[in-house]
Amino acid sequence: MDKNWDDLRIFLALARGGTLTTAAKALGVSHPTVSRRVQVLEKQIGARLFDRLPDRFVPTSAGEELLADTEAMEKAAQSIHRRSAGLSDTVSGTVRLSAEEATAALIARYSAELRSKLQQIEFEVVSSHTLANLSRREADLLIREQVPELHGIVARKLGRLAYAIYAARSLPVKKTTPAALAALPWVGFDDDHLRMQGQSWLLEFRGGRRPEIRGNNWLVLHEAARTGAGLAVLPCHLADPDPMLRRVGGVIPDVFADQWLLVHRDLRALPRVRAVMDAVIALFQRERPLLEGRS
Amino acid sequence: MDKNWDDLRIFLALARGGTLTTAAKALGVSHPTVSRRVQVLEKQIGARLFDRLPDRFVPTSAGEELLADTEAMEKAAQSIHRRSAGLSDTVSGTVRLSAEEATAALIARYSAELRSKLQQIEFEVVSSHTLANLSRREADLLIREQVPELHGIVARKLGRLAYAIYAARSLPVKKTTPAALAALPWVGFDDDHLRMQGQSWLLEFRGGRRPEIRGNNWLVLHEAARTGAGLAVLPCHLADPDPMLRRVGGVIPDVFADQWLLVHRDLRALPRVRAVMDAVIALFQRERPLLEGRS
DNA sequence: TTGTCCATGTTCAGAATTGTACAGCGGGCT
DNA sequence: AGCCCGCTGTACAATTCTGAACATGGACAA
Repeated sequence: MDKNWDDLRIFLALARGGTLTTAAKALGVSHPTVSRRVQVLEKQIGARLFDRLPDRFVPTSAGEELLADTEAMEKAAQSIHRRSAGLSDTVSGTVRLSAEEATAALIARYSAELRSKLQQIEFEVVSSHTLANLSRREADLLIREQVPELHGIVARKLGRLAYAIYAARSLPVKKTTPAALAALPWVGFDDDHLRMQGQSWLLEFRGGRRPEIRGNNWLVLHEAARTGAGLAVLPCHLADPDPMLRRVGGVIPDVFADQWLLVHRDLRALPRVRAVMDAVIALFQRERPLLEGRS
Repeated sequence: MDKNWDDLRIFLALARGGTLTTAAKALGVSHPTVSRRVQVLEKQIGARLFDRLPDRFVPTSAGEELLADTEAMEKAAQSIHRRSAGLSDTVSGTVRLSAEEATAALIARYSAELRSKLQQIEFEVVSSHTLANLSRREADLLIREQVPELHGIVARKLGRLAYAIYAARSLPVKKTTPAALAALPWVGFDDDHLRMQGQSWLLEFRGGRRPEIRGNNWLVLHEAARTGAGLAVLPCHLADPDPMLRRVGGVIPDVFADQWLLVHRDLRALPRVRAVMDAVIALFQRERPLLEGRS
């Protein structure tokens, strides 16, 4: 077959994963892409390769016939991959990832695990709010809440962070009516950071009263909240794993933060940058329940 | 390597062909595409795969290392191709190709050869000037001189036909000055077909005098010219192979006809249509000297 | 029964890729 | 020496592909 070999890679992933979504995750593409690519392949081959059952895709007998050869292609491709690692010294090196503190903390929490996968790659995780360092190559990758309209930047959506109210287990909260909660002491951002998630919500919730303990980053807020200084709106991924905190009520629907992975177009093809991107994307996919407050 | 397998197919073609142009022809893509795809692969792998000598591309030792595995991928892909032929009944069937008479004659001349390559595919070559039959599915493929701006039609340039003055070997042409030639009898299109190639050139060449023998298609003109009825402007691919004709002077620079292969977007993916397209494209590439009057 | 979660299908805007056309260079032939 | 042909590189317009977003449906748990 002298047509596109890459559609066979998609075919194999769907045969193994059984669903468009699972295949898409394994391939690092979107589920509509998997669907379209398989449809194109079926049209080119002139045979249906999958039966669509209610809950999964199953290879037809035609599809089964092609699996062995496609797996042979995969073996050869993997051999090329391993040989490539030996050919190049760009698979090692340093990748700098910049994220806002709470997200940086999340990444840092999994850094040992990421390193076990990324082997020769060292990466630095730094806290930063600005974009300047992507253009000036002070960071290779950024995680941000909006996509800047800058030339040469490409964005990939990682997911959405959820927020909820948390209290220290040591802080007695007898009544959880809004009025009762509003009357308690709170931890929050200072006036220079009112745009941070949950702060405008909190001001409205408390009828305009500012938090009694104020800081300028999530880690400060987290520390204050967990030691009983007051209630706080915190990102779920930060607070739910903390045994000293407990959630008060559910996820706040109006408070969330999208997370976008930003990279300069030219860097994306570098193997070490690509590897870190893939690892970060996989991490956000796997930890999606935690990020969305559903763990 | 879980990246695009298809870049390896391009890599292999260039390793074998040695030039971007040769690889492009083998792959059915353009030479800038081959260049870009190899550059992307080199960037992803992080190693140079080819040395660029003055007259050819030669694999580096890194490139050599990847060749065996890439050939293994190709073997598996070819096995898939063969199995696909067995799976599908759409590789056989009929493909209708419509072209203007002279081009239809060209295709017909090679039809036995084309059939030997296309095996289970039967194709019909019909003479037609119109587009209606592509939209009404009266033809699957068209060869035309312009690309219509119609929804859903995609075009691929086949090449350019050259034209020259021809005389029958039996027709004495003692002097070849423009004046002497203009004074001789000529074969040409009738007044309804003055837009055909070479006709407005001929009118100007003869100071407005119409051809003495007039017809409404190339085959009529060809037949009249070859039997000595008069001089004619004919497409080189039609006249050069005819032993009864000889060229008078060179290719006429101002007289040419681009040939575009037109197909409906949806049909292009069908294996039998794709196969005929590829065969026609290859035919025009191989016969380019004949078409351009350089054989 | 209702709500939540996961999956697929569809649409559209944006990004990526491709082919055409052209320029320039080198080699070979006349 | 000049011309022609083949090749590569580049620019730009057109085409193709992709992902985000949203709607819908089904399954499962409370």
